[in-house]
Formats: sequence, structure tokens, C-alpha cells
Amino acid sequence: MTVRTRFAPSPSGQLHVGNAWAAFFNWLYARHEAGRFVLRIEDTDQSRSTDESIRSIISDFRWLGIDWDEGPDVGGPFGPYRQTERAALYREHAQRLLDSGRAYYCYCTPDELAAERAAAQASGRPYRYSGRCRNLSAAEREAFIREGRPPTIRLRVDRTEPIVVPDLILGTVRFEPAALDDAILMRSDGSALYNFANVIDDHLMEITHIIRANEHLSNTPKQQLVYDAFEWSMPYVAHLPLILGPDRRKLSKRHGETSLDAYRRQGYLPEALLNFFALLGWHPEEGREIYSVNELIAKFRIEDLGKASPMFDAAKLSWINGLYLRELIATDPQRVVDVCLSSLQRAGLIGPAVAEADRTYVQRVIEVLGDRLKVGADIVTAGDFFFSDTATYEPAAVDQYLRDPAALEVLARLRDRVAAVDELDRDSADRIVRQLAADLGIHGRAIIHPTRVALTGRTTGPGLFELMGVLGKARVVQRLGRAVTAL
RNA sequence: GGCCCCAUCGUCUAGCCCGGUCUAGGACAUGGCCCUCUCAAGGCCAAGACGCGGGUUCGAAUCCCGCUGGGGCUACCA
Repeated sequence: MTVRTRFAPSPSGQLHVGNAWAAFFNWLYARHEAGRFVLRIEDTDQSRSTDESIRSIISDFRWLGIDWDEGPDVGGPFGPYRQTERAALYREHAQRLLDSGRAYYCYCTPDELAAERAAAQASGRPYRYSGRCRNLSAAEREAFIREGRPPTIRLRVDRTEPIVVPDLILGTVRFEPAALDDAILMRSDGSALYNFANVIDDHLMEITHIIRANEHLSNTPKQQLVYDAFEWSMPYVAHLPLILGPDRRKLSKRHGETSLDAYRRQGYLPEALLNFFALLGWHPEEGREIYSVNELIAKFRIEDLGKASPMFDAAKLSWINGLYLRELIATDPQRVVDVCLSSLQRAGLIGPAVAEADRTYVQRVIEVLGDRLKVGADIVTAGDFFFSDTATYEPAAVDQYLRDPAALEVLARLRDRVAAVDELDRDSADRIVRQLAADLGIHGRAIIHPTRVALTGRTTGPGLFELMGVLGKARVVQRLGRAVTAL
């Protein structure tokens, strides 16, 4: 049997990291088993769905490197892969249940149902649909139709035995049918509800394994009833714990950035993100933290997934990304340039038109900044002075190194010596500074620290000689001069 | 409220299924030291956890029960 997994987002906004995480495990499993991974768009709630959202979700997955064998854009033998295009299928299946007596028309209005619910709540009882429309006489039905009430279609639930869900992560979970009522399958406008469309699609698309978030666990018995009504068998299910925010609540916008796109924009690398995802709720093997995607595919097992909810640890993600970034600087600097370039452009430090010389310069800056970069956007905070002459001086840095007239005198001399040289690179900067220190009989530090502040506005940063080499003669002379005259 | 899920360092986790090898291992973060022109990075070291209470057993982080705590769901949303 070919393993078929799927990810079925509702396109009502940007892809959330929690959803990307769940999608990743479905994808890993399909790849591990040499199966098929399906992307299905669940847009039956048209009021919340947008095409823009579909485009951004697809774009985010492409960026992550998660690909699908069947989906709305690539097609496949079980299409269409967008639920709005499958409406006829749902109606047809609802009709089958109507014909077999497993479902019935319900003429209750939303207001009437809300009243039932409120009454149940007021008396402290759990709400269940009363079943008023279960056995309507022909005359009663006629009356409702004459009133112009559009009906929903409900599942007739008569089950009395517990529903037992064998979950691949959680083990056996039992649900008492007493809590279940006659669920609505089709809205009064003729569209399908999630728990109905989802089941039909998973069955028709021959999905074998469903790995999804724990918030769907309580939907599972409801879906089981639909499978039963059709006499279909339910795929294997595995419920993932929920990713938590720092306050131990379900990760949401309240916790800051939760869209995958936000991480992309900040200059995180997809491979680092996937590595981080893998470590949330899973641990491929003891004593190792870094895994290539291929290793993850090779090692993935659903049974190894954890039950407890992990907290999204941004610090660890940052550490992992830093490792990947450092590695990339050595192996594929052009990719790092691409990542940093978009951050620089977003910050307005580089214009939209990028010349080859700009790329070369950015690459030199990256090499000098080196492991000070954790994410692409760090080039803006750690290296803005490479791209702007107006980067501001930190007051504390000025107080510490540029208040002393003697220090300014040293800077003036350094400026003159740099100005006298043909070209400034790392080695000549090194020679000039050391020679000046020797000539003045002072320690190198006494030159290095004030110079760094004069050049960058701060006390921390890359090695001074590398820094000077990248800035070049003209800028160094200009900035030293500015420090001497302005302070 | 009802139903369901979960529970090892601050965080991610290994160990749990198949009790002893656990004075509970690793990683991130934190603190210290080293390296060093600063900051990073790197190296070394330190501190830091089996939620509580009952069982079962010669022996429990590991098995059972209860409690507590946290979370999710409870729509003509997904």
C-alpha cells in the first residue's frame, strides 16, 4: 500500500508556523515511505478564504522546500484539490446519506439553535441538538418549506457504543457517544462543513495517514461517524501536540510573529527552520541537534513523536540558524548575500536596483561580520554603518573613547596616514595602526577602540583592520575627519 | 460546566513501552574562566528537573490509582 499523506490548510491568512510544522511531518512521513504528499485547500468557508492566501501558502511551502505530488497547482489523479471546486461531490454524497436514511433535512434556523444552546447553558447542561427535525411528518416539512426555510442536512446519529480512536501518537482514545449529536453536514446554502468535506476528501483521495494538530482530536469521533455512515474505514490518525507560546498558551499572533513569512523576511534559512521544527516534539537521535533534511527523512517515525506540547523556543531557532548561516558563508556565500540583500533593501540601506558591485560589497561585509550574524536581518543591526554614513554614534561609546582630546589627536594622525596611502586594505590598515602606535609609544588599543567608535559609532563589532579594509580609504578618512572636527 | 489530551532542568528533549546499568544524559538559554583590539564565534567549567500523594515491588523517572497543574474542543469556523 502506498502511503498518502496530506496537508489541508484553510486559506484564511498567512501560513502559521504551527501549521507548517504539522505539514512538515506529513511531508517527512510521505517521503520516508516513498509515498505521496497531497496539498488540499479547504476553502468551504468562503467568507474567510482568499486567493491571496492560497498564493502565499504555496509560496511559503516552496520556500521551505516542502513539495507536493498532488495539489491545486500541479493537479493529480484525485482532483480537484480545492474544496470549492468539489461542491458537487459533497452534495452528491449528502444525497446518498439522505437516500439511505443516515441523514435528514433540518429546518431549524440559526436563531432557534442559538436559543436551544442558550437554554442548555443556562440550566447547566451540556448542549446537544434536540433532534426536533429528525422525524418530521410530510405535512410539517411542507409547512417549513412554505415558510421559506432553507434546510441544513444533518447526520442521524444513533450510536450507543463508545467510539475508539487508535491514535498513532496518543494511543487509544475513547469517546462516549452521549456527547455527540446530529452534526450538520451541509449548510443551508448547500455548502459542506469541514467535518463532512474533510472525510469525503480524505477517503476519495485515498489518504492513508492523517497527521494533524491536537485541536482536531475532538473532531475525530465526529468524523468517525461520517465514515461509518458511508461504511468507509478511517485512515490512520496521529494527533500532534500544540505548539505553545512563551505563556504556555497555543502559539498565536499575541505572541508576536507567527507567520512563516515573518521568519522568511527576517532572514531565517528554510533548512534551519526545518531542523528546528524537527526538534520540536521529536528527537531523531541522542546527542545530536543538527540534521539535514535527508537525514530527517531517513529517520522519521510517527511513533517517535512526543505527546507533550512544546514551547516555541525562539532562542534555539536563532542558534540553529546562526550555525547554518556560518556554514553557508563558507559553502555558498551567494545565498547569504541574497538573504542579507533583501533585509538591506527592506531597511532602505540598498536601493531596489542591485549592481554586481553591490553584491560583491555585501559579500565582503558578510565575511567580515561573520558569526555575528544569526539571521539575515542582523546585517542591518550589526552592519548598518557599512551602508550608511549617517549611522548614529552611541552616546556611551563617544563618552568612553572620544571625549579625551588626546584620543582625537591620535585619530587625526591616523587620518593623515591613511590619507597618504594609495589604497587601504586589511593588511595596510594593520600596518598603519601598529606603526602609529609604535611611533607614539602607545598601546594598539589606544588607537583601535577610539577608531572603531569613530568609524562605526559603537564599541563592539568586527575586527578593526577588517572593518577598515571593507570601508575603504575614502570612507575611513572622511569618518575619522568627522570625528575629529565634530567632537 | 461537559468531553478529551498532556506532565523529566527556565526551554527543547533522552530515558518510560521491556522497572535495577539514572549519584537522570545531551542541547539552547544563564553564570564563570580561557582565547582576544571590542563584540561575536569557539574551548573548558558551573548551576539547573523526574509536579504531589498513595499503592505494586527486594527495588519506580519508568507499572497502577487519585490529586494538582497546564492545554484543547465544546459553531450552519477550520
